[in-house]
Amino acid sequence: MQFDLLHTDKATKARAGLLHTDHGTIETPIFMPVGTGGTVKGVHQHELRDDVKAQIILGNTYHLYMRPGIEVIEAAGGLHKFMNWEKPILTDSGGYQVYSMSGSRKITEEGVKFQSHINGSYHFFTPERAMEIQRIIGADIVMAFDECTPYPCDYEYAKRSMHMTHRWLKRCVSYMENSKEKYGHTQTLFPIVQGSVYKDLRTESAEFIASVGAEGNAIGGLSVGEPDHEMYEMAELVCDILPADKPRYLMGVGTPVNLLENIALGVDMFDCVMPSRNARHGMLFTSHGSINIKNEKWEKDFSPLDENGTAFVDQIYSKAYLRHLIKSKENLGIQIATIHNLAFYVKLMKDAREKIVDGTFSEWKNKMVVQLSNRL
RNA sequence: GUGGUUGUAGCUCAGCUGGUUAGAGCAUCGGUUUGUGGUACCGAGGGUCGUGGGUUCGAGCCCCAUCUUCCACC
Repeated sequence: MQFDLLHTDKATKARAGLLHTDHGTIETPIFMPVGTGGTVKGVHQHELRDDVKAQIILGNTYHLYMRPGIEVIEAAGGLHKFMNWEKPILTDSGGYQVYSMSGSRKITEEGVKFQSHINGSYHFFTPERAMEIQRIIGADIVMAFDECTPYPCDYEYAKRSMHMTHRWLKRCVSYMENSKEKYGHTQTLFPIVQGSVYKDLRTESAEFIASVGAEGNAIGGLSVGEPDHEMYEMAELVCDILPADKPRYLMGVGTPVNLLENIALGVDMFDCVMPSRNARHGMLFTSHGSINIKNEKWEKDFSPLDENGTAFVDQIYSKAYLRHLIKSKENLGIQIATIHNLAFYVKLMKDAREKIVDGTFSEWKNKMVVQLSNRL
């Protein structure tokens, strides 16, 4: 995998680059739609490619391991073939699921014992096991197995957890070095910076991660409930330490405003469930602000979903029609809303990239942040 | 016509032998959602208990009348 850094903004730390993988080249900054269980909920792969214009999507180790089961993915010849997606895939390691489904789990140096959310059965993930599963899934980018600390998190816990994540990283790296790709394409490991919201821990973690010399680096443990200013502070601090010639991936972020602010701090890659999950709940993101399509005010608004939108759904369906579909819990409503939101996020990144390249990112960003914060 | 049955929120219904501000589900209205368990979660508005009398300290509940729903029989 290779990263070409093409432009760095003069007024901010924003960057435009190209990330080359065996399944295609990704233009950064990039937003990666989340497709947890081998599907971006409610959207065809066909629409994902041609309408959303996704260049890379996420899969999830934990969920695919639970369903359909890793032997099915292996028999299918990997996730790309199984779900018929030829572009790049990134898989999260399951570290976040250990955090988000923390009801029943036990974390030790060796790994994590946890209970299935489906049938309660017990399972044990180690860094090695998480890598082995991701080898079988066949993602182009595989994430290190880490512990995502909650917010708030006391200093001592954050420190201990971070050091364990660092030790786990070494085990991930060595497993990857001693195992082969199963399907003939390159799989690149991204390590993850932790350290909660503590500057010294984040600094230590970023320096450690940078020393590993990976082809790309991730920032984890943010967007877990901390105020935006703390997220930005940590992201900036970490970006300044991580190598400039490698892509930086801020995991789990965020709102459209979060994306623009973090791009300005030097982040290149994002993923978030917000556009897809919120679409299912009737919240749409547009260039003029967010709207709750379920609100009564849209009942007889027959204007297009988003007159500035680039997805076909934006022009051919009205707000009133989508409101009707979402309120009626029709599948088509979820499909239309999800395509819209994902296309909006992807387009926002494309616009940001153009502004970075032509040198007008800073002014454009400031204007957009105001617009995007509106509630319509 | 006679006997029985029914009437409580927009809809479908709970309300035990009469006892605080009459509840639920759905619907309506609003909000939340950040490396996706959950088309989910949280909250709000909405009822002169068919109507009119009566008994009682107190009636959605008991009594009378009347209207209404459905059923059976003539």
